[in-house]
Amino acid sequence: MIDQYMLRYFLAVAELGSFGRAARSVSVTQPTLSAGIAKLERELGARLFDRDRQGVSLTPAGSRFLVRARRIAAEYEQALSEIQAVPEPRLLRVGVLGTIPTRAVEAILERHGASGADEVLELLDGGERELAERLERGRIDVALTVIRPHHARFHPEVLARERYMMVLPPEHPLAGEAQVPAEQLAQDRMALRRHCEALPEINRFFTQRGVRPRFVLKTTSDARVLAIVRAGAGIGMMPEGFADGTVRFVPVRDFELARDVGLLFASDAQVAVGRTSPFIALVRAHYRKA
Amino acid sequence: MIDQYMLRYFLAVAELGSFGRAARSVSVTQPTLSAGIAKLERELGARLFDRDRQGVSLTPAGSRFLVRARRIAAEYEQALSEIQAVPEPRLLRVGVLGTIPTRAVEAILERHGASGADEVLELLDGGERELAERLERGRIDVALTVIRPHHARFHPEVLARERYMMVLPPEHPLAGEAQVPAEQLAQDRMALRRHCEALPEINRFFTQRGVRPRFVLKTTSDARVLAIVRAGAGIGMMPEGFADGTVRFVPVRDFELARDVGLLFASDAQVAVGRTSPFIALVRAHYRKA
DNA sequence: GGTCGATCATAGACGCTGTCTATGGAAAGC
DNA sequence: GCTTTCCATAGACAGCGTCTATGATCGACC
Repeated sequence: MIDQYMLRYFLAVAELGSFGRAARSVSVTQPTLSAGIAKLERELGARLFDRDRQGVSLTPAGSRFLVRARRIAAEYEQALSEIQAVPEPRLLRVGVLGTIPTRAVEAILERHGASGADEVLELLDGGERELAERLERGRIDVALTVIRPHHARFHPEVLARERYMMVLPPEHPLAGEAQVPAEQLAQDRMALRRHCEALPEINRFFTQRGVRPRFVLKTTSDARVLAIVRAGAGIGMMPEGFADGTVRFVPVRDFELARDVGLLFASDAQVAVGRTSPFIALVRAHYRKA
Repeated sequence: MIDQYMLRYFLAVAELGSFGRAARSVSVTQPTLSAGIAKLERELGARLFDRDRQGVSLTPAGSRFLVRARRIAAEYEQALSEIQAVPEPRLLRVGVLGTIPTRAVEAILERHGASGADEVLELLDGGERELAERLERGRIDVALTVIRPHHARFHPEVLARERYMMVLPPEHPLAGEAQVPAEQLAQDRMALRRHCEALPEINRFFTQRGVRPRFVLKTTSDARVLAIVRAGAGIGMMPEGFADGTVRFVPVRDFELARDVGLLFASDAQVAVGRTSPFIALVRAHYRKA
């Protein structure tokens, strides 16, 4: 069985001349890609690449196979675009992760309305698992959410990497720092976002450093967290995407956790739709700017 | 992701006009095939078949896709045959299941030698698991063994279905019957093949009928079982492939257990080799005759 | 010449998904 | 009616593609 993923890996390596770079370009780890190429070579019964230092190069057999592989990939593309010749009435069902800043969604929707596109939207809020399930069942066409490794089947498109940062009121003594050590936050009281996907890791990080902050609020409302911080009643921990100028976002030293925000598509067909949808274009534009 | 298996299912349904028949032709169950087509239709965002009574038929979108699907399948074929243009020195490493009758292997090897083919063979005996593992690692090219559902990845090719039958000496009172009920064998003494892959099921069958035969021999040698039977010292239970004219093979009533004997290939490449190898041609011929 | 960095291969664990068996529902035939 | 013949659905299992962690090998650089 020569599965599609092997062709993808092969084309990437042939183009980039390196297993590592190819792995990054197809969003898998290097061992995964090595295994994929190894399996392809076993299936074909021929070595496709010469592994030298300073880059891998195609063997003669590899060159011949490259021609075929390109053609197969092209046929897949054509089959897809051909069958979606009639794009149907433009209804796009969009799942939006609850922890995507409301402000961002609002701004995109506003522009979408102003653009006068005849695209009808159905928006649906939900958690990570809920959105994945609805994508799976074809109940939504696309989701704006956090991208995880096991989302590979949904044709993930990462739009932005958002670090988790400390949220401080502008008048906080550390608000001007480039970064703050966890220990200096022991006195502050925290607004705790109970719905945060990174909550367990954040807790672990602080307890490992012996810091056990008191909380002033437990909530599932991001707006309320920002309100508390603005009022100077506490501090918070949020993805930088929530930055809005009224509060200060400061990285915590040695805390590298981030989330990848992006699009997931229900199917190949929806990926194709995504290339023409005005709404999705606006989503991309929003994150390119930010 | 439009994986290869979906294309295989689609082409089968398009050709045969029925999910059930298509499922049989690609060796999966009907629900599996239904799920595959459903997924393909989701991925493409279009219905490919109209499900009516008296047969399914292609939708317009399905017809268009059929053209592409055929082309992709053809490209796969060409890529494979092209890369194996140079077949290398003809060394074929063959794994043979221990419970394949020695007589059969012997006959095939004899004919192979007589044919004067310049194909060098390496034979290796082993159990089911051992052979599968060696195929997996590419240590053997092909295996003649029992085919199981989970061997799908080895491109299985079933050559014969062998029922398990009672082996009786020609002078046994039941040797002439078309079939014998288990209960009438309670008095006989059995030669028990300890290496038999079906031993647990055979035991279960007899004990469920309250028959608990005494054994006269426990062995891992099929030749010795046949010797015991020939000598009239006991009876045995073996796949019908062992029939050789010196003993009688009689089906046991209500005992339907059978094994599928056939070929497994290490990879796509070896399937291609299998199309030209004289040895494999002889194996196929042997089972077609029998 | 050791140490570091870069690159591809290997080992073990995890979890998605394609497969199975068992069952449901709906149309056609007797 | 009852049976037969389709395809669809539900739940369970297991294979394999993926990950992290580690090893092996070579070149570069004081």
